[in-house]
Amino acid sequence: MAGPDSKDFMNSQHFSTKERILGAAEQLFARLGFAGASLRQVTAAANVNLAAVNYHFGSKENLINEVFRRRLDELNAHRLQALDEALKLPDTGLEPLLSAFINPALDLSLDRGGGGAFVRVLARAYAEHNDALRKFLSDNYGHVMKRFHAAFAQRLPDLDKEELYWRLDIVAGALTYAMADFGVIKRKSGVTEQQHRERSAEHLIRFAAAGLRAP
Amino acid sequence: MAGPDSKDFMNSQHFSTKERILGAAEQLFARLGFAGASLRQVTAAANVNLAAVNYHFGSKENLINEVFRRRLDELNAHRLQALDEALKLPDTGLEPLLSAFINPALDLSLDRGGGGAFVRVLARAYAEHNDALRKFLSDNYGHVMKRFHAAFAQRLPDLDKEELYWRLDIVAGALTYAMADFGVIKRKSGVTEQQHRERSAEHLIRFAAAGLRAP
DNA sequence: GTAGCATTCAAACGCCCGTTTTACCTACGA
DNA sequence: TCGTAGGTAAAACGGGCGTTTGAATGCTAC
Repeated sequence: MAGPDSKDFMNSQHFSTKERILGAAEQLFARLGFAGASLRQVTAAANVNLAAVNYHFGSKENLINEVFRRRLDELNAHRLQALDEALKLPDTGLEPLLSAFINPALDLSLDRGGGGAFVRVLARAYAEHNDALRKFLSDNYGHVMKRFHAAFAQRLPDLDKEELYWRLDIVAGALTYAMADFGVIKRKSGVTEQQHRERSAEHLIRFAAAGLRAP
Repeated sequence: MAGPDSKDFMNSQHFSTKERILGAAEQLFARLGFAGASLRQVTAAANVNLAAVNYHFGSKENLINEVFRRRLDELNAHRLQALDEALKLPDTGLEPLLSAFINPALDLSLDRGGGGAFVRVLARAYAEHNDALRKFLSDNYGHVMKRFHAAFAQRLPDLDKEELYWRLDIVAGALTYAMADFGVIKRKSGVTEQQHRERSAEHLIRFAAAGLRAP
């Protein structure tokens, strides 16, 4: 009756125990939260022994960190690459910078294979304000936000440093939340995935630019 | 050494058991999440017996609902009142509608007495996508969003119904997240609380209007 | 004062949690 | 062929969870 759907598909022998745990954890953290999803649920969904989490990751907290690392390494690399290219162009305002930040995440949220779940996990992390997690993210990816911060600061010279800092934080939070919902919303028929992605990005960029340029 | 600070203050005899539980639950749900905060933590913070939660509220899930009801009854009444006044004026665009939605929440997030914590609880609820909670909110406060939806639809006639629906959802989510952070951010010295509130509202309204007007 | 009800309390219920332990596989290089 | 290391397995650890119980209290109305 039920063929292997996309959720169970990766619980097969084609993926290592570590990969299956990470995939199942991502799905369940997105759905139930970090505190709400138990290791017993994760290991059952991954078709793996309960002790495997502590064997491969040491602890639940570290598993959470690795769920982030797996996606953020690539995501932030794409962001920095896009930022570099945006900075090569003549100064054309905030929009190219926002594109560099948003488009890699939107690609992730719309692709197959769990990226959509991860974007929802990210949205949860923002809402959580979890200290340990924030430290991990700051330690590992703080330099990315620093690069973006510097680029925005250069294009918004009248905004003082502190003001810019929390505006970027709010913009990042709002965008993260919005992208988490884009993954859930199905696009209208007659619109290709590519068109949907481009329109979504446009909306978000206008949205964010207006917030940042507020006097 | 430690006088009664604002957190412990309401754990006194001046408040009923129910009120103390609601206050403590709000604080802890904001900090630790619904799954992360236990009834033992809540009752200890409220200086109340563990069994009091189930006696007065029946279950943890119902306690969560009542935490929302206590604030949302008043918040949404203020929103509808502000909406009615905005609709009396000649059509002046989206901004007055957004004001009617944002200002009551911003008042709550900046006031004393736990309102700030509640706005963070709201942000968590948005990120959670919890079905039971969404049903409760939709059952009890769906009519408010319907009123706003109708008002926005009238001012955005070129936007189709479905598109408007999820734009409003995203805007509400982004604003909720942003307001949760406003409560945390301390205003700069030399700026009165009133000024801070008005500037925050302005930024958010521009932000949201741009998102809604996107072509 | 006492009956009756609402509330509070300490204790226990069964269950699930993250983690650890210990034994058992199963390769692969010596 | 054997020894060993890396991985998996089942079971148990102590502890915290939401909820229930039944007795002890406080309070109001007669």
